[in-house]
Amino acid sequence: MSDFDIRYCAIRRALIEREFSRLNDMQQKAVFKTEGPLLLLAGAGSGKTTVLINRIINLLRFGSGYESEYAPENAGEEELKKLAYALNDMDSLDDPEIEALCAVDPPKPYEIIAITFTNKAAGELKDRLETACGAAANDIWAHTFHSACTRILRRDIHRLGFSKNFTIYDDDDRKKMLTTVVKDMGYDTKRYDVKYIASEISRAKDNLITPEEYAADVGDDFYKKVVSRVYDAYQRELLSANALDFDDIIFKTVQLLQTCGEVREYYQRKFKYVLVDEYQDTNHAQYVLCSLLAGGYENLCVVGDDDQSIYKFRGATIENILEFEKQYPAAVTIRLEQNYRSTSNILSAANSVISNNSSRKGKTLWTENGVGDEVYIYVGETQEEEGLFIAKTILEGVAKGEKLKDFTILYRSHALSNNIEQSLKRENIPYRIVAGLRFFDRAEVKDMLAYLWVVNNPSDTVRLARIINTPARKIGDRTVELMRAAAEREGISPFEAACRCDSIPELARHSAALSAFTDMINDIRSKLDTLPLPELYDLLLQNSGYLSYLQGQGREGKMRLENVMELKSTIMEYCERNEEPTLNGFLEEISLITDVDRYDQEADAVTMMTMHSAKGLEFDTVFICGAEEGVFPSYRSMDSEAELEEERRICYVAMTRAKRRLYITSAKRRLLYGQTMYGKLSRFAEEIDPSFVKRHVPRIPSHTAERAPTKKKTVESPRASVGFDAFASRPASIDFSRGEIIDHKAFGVGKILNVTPMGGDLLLEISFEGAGVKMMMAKTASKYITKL
DNA sequence: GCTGGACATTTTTTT
DNA sequence: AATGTCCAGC
Repeated sequence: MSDFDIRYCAIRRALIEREFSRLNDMQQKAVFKTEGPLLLLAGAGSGKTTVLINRIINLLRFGSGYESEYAPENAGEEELKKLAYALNDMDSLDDPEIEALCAVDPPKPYEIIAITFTNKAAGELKDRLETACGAAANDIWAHTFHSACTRILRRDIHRLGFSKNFTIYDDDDRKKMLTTVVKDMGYDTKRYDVKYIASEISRAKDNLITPEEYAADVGDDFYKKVVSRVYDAYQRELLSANALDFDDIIFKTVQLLQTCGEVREYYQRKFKYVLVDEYQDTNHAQYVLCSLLAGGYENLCVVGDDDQSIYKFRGATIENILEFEKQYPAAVTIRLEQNYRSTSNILSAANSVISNNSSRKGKTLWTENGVGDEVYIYVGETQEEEGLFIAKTILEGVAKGEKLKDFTILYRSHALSNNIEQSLKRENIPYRIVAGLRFFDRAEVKDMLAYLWVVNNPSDTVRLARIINTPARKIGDRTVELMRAAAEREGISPFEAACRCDSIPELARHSAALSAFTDMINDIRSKLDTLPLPELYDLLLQNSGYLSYLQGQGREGKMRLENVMELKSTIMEYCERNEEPTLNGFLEEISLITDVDRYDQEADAVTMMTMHSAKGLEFDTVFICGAEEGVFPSYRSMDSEAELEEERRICYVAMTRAKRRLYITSAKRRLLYGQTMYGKLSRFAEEIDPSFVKRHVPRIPSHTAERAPTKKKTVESPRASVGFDAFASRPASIDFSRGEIIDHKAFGVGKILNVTPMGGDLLLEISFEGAGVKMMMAKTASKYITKL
C-alpha cells in the first residue's frame, strides 16, 4: 500500500460516504461492508429494507470501492485531483467518470440475488430498486425463496426427471394427493391422520431428508414406518404427475445444486452477492440453499431479527441466525438498533416484554422519536365490552381527523375476530379482514385454475380429478377409478388413458363421455401457442361447460361468475405486465401468491389480521386484543418454555407494529369455541414496565364487586379509570344538519359540511374559518358547540 | 350425484 | 358458536 493508495482511498471513501450520508452510522457500516459473510441484526423499524436497497445500490455503483485499500492501477495524480475536486462539488457523483474512479469491480445487476419470504417484500424491493437505479433493477434477482427456486428449476429440472412445465401443488392439493395415496395403500385414513402424515413429510423435506433416509431412520416405530412408505409413494406419485409441492420447490433445488456440479458452478459463479431477508425464518433447507448459492464468493449477507422469529412451527429454526457466526467464522455482525417507527414509550414497552426471553442475541432498540402516549391497557368484563372499547376509540380518533386505515386490530387467532367484527359493524365502522376466505381458495376460482393447470400439464392428476366431472359430464367415481387403474397398468397418465379410451376395453363403454372431455382439453391445448391467454380462458370457460354450469346457479352463480371473471382480469393484468406471457408463467405466479399480497394498504378502512400476518407492516394505532392468559399466550404453548418464548416474540412483533399508539385489550370473561373462558390479563401485558403504561379498569359492576383481584387492581393504580368513558351514555346529541353555522369553543365559527350517522352518533365535518376542516363526533363535540 | 344431518374441530401458516 | 367434512340415503 503506497502513500498514493492511502490518499486515494481516503478521498474515495469520503465521496462514497457522502452518497449515503442520509443513513445513520450503523446503516452505513452495513452498506459499505460488501465483501464476505455479514450478519445484520436489524431490529423492528430500524430501516432494514432501506439498508438492503442502499447496499445493493452501493454494490452496483461502487462495488468494493469503499473497503478496497488500493487505488485503481491506471489512476494517477490527475485522477486523484479529479476526485478531490469532486469532493468539493455537491453534484459530482452524477458524473460517470467520477463514479467510475470510485468503483472497484462493481457486479452486474444479474450477479446479485436478494431473497425474501413474501411476494410483498420482494415486490417492495423491486419497486424501490427500480426507482433508485432504473431499468438495471430488472436484472437483479429479487425473489422469494420459492420463486427464485422455481426459476432455477425451470431451467434444469429435467436433470431430476421432471419436465419444465411442472405443476405446483398447494397445501390443499398435497392433502388430496396424500389422501388418495394413503387410501390406495390400503390404510384407513381414520387410523392414519393424513394431516399428521403431511406435516411429518413436510418436516422431513424441510430438513432435506429423502424417503430413503427417512426409512432408514424409523427404527421400530410402526407409525413412522407407515409414514415412511407413504412418503415414498407420495414422491413417486408427484413425479408421475410432474408436480412439486411447496417444500419440494426448495428441496429439489438443493438436490439439483448438490448433485449437479455443472448447475451448481453456474450459479455459484453467477451470484457474486447473495442477500437474504428475514433470515430468522429460514428452515434448514433454506439455510443450505443460501450457503450453496453463496458458495462461490461467500459474499453472503443475511438480515434478520432473532426477536421476530415467529414461524418455528413452520420449520423455521432460529439456530440459523444464532449460529451464523459459528458457520462463518469470518462473519461480521452489525446491529441496527435505532428505531424510526415508534414512540419511545411503545419501544420501551416492547423492550421490557422481550427482555424476558432468554435465548436471544441481545439487542436494545432506541429511538429519537418523542415519548408519545403511554401504552394503554384495557380490561373489559366481556368480549363485547372489549369490542365496544375498540370501536369507540376508533370513532374518537376519526372524530379528531384520523383515518380509518390508521387503525389496525391484531389478534392471536382468527377466532377472536368475530366479536370485534360485530362491534365494528354495530358502530358502522368500515373494516377489512386479511386472510379469512382467500380469493384463490374459492371453489369456482380453484376450478378454473384447475382447468388451466390441466391444459398446461395433463399429467396433473389432482387437478384433473377436481374438474373431470365438474360440471357433471357423466364421468363418475367409478369411471375415474377405472381410468386410474388402466393408467397404472399401462404406465401412462390417467389423462393419457382417457385419450386412448377406445383401445382400452374397460373404458370403451364410457368412451363418449371421456372423449368429449379429452377432445375439449386437447383442442384448447392445441391453441396454447396461438391464442392470447385471455381469449384462451374465455374459450375454456365456454367449452368446458363451466359457464353455463354457473349460469344455472341463480344468484349464487352470478357471484361465482364474477369471481371467475376476476380471475380473467388477473390473467389480463399478468399479460400486460409480461413481454412474453405464457400459461405456465401465469400459473406459476399465481400459485406463489397469497392473500396478504392482495391486501390493499390504501383503502380507507380499519384492518384486522392475525399478529403473524402483520409482520413487516406498520400502523399508526395498533390494538392487540384478546390479551388474556390462555388466549395470548395460547393455552397450547403454556407448558413449554420454548413455545412461550415464541409467543412472547409474537407479542414483540405485534407491539412494534405501532407507530404512535398502542392499546392492549382484554376481557375477563370471553366466549370462545362455545365456552366461557376466564383468563387473567396476559402475562405479556404485566411484563411491561408500569412507567410506560396507562391502565384502564372499568367501573366494577355490582355482581363482580366481591372479586378481590379487581378491587386490588383499582387500589394499585390510581390512574385507572381516568379518561375513558366509552360506556357512559350521554344525552342524545343536538340535531345537526348540513349547512348550519356553529360556534366551537376551540375552533371558532364554522359551517357544517357533512353529517354522517356513525355508530349511534353523528360524524360532523365542519369547515372552520380559522382552523380549516375538522371531523368530530356530535356527542363529544356538542359540549363545545353552540348554534348560531 | 345431491342433500341433509351427524360429527368433529377450533394457534399461528411468508410459499 | 360456527364452520367444515363425511357419509348415508334418496
